[in-house]
Amino acid sequence: MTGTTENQQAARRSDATRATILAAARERFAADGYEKATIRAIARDAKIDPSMVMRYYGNKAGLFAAAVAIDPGLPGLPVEPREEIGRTLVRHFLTLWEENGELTALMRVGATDPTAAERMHSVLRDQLIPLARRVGPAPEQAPARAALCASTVLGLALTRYVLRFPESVDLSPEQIVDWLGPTLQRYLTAPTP
Amino acid sequence: MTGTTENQQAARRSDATRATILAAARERFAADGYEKATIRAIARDAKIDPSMVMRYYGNKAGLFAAAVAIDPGLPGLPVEPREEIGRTLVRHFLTLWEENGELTALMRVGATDPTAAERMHSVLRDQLIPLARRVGPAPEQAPARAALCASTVLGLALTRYVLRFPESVDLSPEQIVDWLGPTLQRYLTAPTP
DNA sequence: CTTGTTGGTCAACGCTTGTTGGCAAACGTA
DNA sequence: TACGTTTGCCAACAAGCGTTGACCAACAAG
Repeated sequence: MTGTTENQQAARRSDATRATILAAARERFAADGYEKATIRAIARDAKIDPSMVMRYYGNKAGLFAAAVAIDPGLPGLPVEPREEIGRTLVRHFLTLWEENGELTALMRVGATDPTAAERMHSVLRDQLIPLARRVGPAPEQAPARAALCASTVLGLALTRYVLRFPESVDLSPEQIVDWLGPTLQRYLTAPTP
Repeated sequence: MTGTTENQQAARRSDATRATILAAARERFAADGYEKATIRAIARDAKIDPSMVMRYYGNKAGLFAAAVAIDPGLPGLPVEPREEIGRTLVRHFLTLWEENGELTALMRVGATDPTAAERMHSVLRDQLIPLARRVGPAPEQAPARAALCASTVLGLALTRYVLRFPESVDLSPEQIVDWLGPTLQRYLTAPTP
């Protein structure tokens, strides 16, 4: 035992610095994308030396990986009532996005970096498609239906949080749920058009 | 008169080189985004010296601007029959995207560059909103309705052409029109939910 | 007090980038 | 033939990048 924390891993004196770096990294990545968010700029924001970033996160790729680690947690989502699943999903993603700036970072970087793109794809593959399989009419259509849902949600995120079109930013959360909810509902549960 | 072309501007010997540069630039920008698409790499693709790019396009920003000059041409779109406007729009954008690789470039760069983002916004502002005003029920709702359409179309473009999710790439054009058509139709013409 | 470990700074490295200016060949015109 | 313009290549510049290793201060354990 070392002191302040009572189990698992000792609390190190550098944890505060680590957290500061990570916070600065998330902001910079979200604002500028991968290339323009330089280690030097992140270090300047965190008020430490660039070499500390290397010591704690190995290299720039490692820092980015640590900065965008996030789980959308779709499996834990209540699937009932089934005729509300569309609205439930929209609400879920909306709060997820409003709370975590790292999602914007992931999206900005994913536009050019295959690794980040694959990270986004894994959410579709491991969480959205299984969900579509559970609530949809024909299991073999689940990939297509889930892909349509992904494009809907990511499209809103793109115009609202990345490109920041004023007309999209001005939409209220209720408006978004009211408009996109039925769309997802149809993509997931409606018979093939 | 100088020869081969009979009016307006003389055909210069360098026009071929200019075009080669532009083609290479479009490919690189679409594939790699702004920062990773270096002038040196573009010049290598075009098999000329990097300094030529500067001479003909001023600087990197000028080259990009020239590479992504494009007009979606929404004003010329037939708006009748009104109950088909959704499907018409989807079909229009789909062919536009399949034919012009520079749209992918614009999107990749827009994720991090405000100038490119504004270029995309101008399409929403100058073309989509007026169209929504013409076909929609309440003119003051046109911005919101058009923004939803933009997010729908750009969402598909993102997952299909930028991130290249297999489940989105595998959708056939007919499937896309059948699923997204009714969505846009509702966003544009349905009463407020 | 001594010793080993941790947290942090500093200066430099090798490399790539956008950009510039000088020079040589090809060309059109007279 | 001679001459100005166009087209192109070459070599170099300054700046910025990620990354490294030497070095110092603070701390904890014996």
